[in-house]
Amino acid sequence: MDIQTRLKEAITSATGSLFDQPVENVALQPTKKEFKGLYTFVTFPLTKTTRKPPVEIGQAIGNYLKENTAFVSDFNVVQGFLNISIDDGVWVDSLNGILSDADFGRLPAKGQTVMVEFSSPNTNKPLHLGHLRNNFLGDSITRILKAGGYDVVKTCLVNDRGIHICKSMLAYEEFGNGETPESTGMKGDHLIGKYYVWFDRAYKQQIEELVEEGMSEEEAEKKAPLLLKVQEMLRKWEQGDPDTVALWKKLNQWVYDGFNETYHRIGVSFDRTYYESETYLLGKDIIEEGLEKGVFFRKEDGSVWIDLTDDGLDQKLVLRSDGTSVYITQDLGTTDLKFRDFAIERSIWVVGNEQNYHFEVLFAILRRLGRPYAEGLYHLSYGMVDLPSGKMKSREGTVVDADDLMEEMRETAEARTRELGKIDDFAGEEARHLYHTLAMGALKYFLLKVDPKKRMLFNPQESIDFQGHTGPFIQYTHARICSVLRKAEQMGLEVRPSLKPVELSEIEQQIVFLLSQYPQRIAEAAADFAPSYLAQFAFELAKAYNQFYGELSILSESNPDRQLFRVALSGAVAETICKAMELLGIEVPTKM
RNA sequence: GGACUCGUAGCUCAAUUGGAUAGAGCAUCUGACUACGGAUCAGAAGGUUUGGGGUUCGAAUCCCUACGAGUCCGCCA
Repeated sequence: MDIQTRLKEAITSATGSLFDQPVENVALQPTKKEFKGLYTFVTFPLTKTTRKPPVEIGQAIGNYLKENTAFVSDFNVVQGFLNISIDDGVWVDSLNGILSDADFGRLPAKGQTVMVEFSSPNTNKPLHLGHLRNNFLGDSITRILKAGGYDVVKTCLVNDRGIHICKSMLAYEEFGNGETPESTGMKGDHLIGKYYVWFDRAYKQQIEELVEEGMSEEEAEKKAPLLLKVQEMLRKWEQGDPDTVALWKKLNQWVYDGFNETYHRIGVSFDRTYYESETYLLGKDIIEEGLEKGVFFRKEDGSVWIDLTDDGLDQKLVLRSDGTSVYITQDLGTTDLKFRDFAIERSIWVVGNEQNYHFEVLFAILRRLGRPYAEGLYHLSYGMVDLPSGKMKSREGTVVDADDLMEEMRETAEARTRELGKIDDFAGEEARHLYHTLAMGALKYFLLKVDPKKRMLFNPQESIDFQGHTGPFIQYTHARICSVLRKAEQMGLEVRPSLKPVELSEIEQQIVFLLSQYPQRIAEAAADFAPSYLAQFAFELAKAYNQFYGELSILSESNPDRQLFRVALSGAVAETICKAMELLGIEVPTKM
């Protein structure tokens, strides 16, 4: 049993025997730096029931703990705060325990399977910075859930059809001149993105012309020849016209080839990919079901609605008057499909917060339809990524392209590394891999360290910073520890879980304390779907280690037991940094 | 018009979910011994947590209000 649990139980029995009112769910917090101790118990809440002043309660519990347990070495009370110090021997034992558990941090299996849908791109343009936040979050949360004891199914729903896809197709037909990714040397997704932009530009120009001829803007938007053409193309696609379908397949394949390259680069993969072209007709049977159950109602024009005003929402259309489905109809069908395809208990969508309302409605409908899985649905809603210049707008060309950005990061990593000249012995391939590792570490960490729910600012200058609260800082700490461990090995010092009790300095206690918190952090991150907790944890750990490294000698420590402890502590920190960063999808080098 | 989210050091973010004198990084300034990796460390400075009111032992956190920023409310996806 870990220290924290033992301490909580001891406090429960202390309050039980002292005040006859055992506190069941003891809440402990880490002691603030300026006070002595590592765990703090707040006694204010007990003043009412015990009718004693907070300081007296703290003193009483402190004394009880010191006398009745073997692991509380000291305590102090400041106002209503009982600060507890733990015996050094317990910390050494704790480190022994951590070292002997190869799976340290991995929580017991929950026997529950969770599906996570993320990435879900449109096949009409390349990925941008916003997609990267989505992909990194989705990828990281699946890793965290796995570490948290869940089985996970990663899925991606590709938006591969619809009017917006036809826009690039039409532009390609009109202006493409038979270009291909090979003939232009462009990545397929970028090539198609170019045509999407072309369409938009030409369409706007047509509107302008029509307006000049005296048409209202609203009408011009609907009557522009290009729009009529693209609508015609969508009709043909839906009717299965062979030429249209062939063009669609060819262009989409180019995009997929481009996406796969990017996915490979960012280290993201899926267990199952759904294509909207295969799922967009789903959900209509659910409309029938809902009408029969009285959950939906039909209006005079034939359209079908649901009234969600009781849930604080609006009336919502679920089927058009012409009998075709809308976005939410598809999602109803697709959600059913997911639960048919996989034996899952929960399903999570990683989707931006502009769709909060959509998901509220979706979940409310499924609850009313009585779906047994309805309580297990969750929208992992994340905030938008802003630029110093303001919002990213694809229409206005102010988006940051994912591939361009990664290339810049790679160049920065290479330049910085060469400047420092620490890896001159690396072979070409090895060096290239390191640049990639550092670039992705910087980028992923930058996007994951912020609470997913909050909108964030992407400052290009800060993102290529490799110092301070950054991925490369943590990677550096790991590489530095590895260097120490290599030397330790040469000296015949091994990291082994058979450490003898030694007196510890504060920073050493602090580090073991942090390490011992790791499993709990994973549990919290999994519960809140928050990779940022682990990003924060890895940083705290790296920072503490660097402080330790600066204050104390490791290899030149004269006391052999202490020397061995410090080597082992270093080993455990390196291992835990590596694991925590892995949960963010970030690799850590052994040399950099 | 209606619903929701957010506002913390010059900048970017934390704050264990209501706990102590609100913490980190960047930027600025000062310092680090022939020592295990200086992409590091130690220190200084920086705050009326947007303003105002309330709830209580205790509020950045909960409630009300004003101001400011954003998102959604399509027979679009």
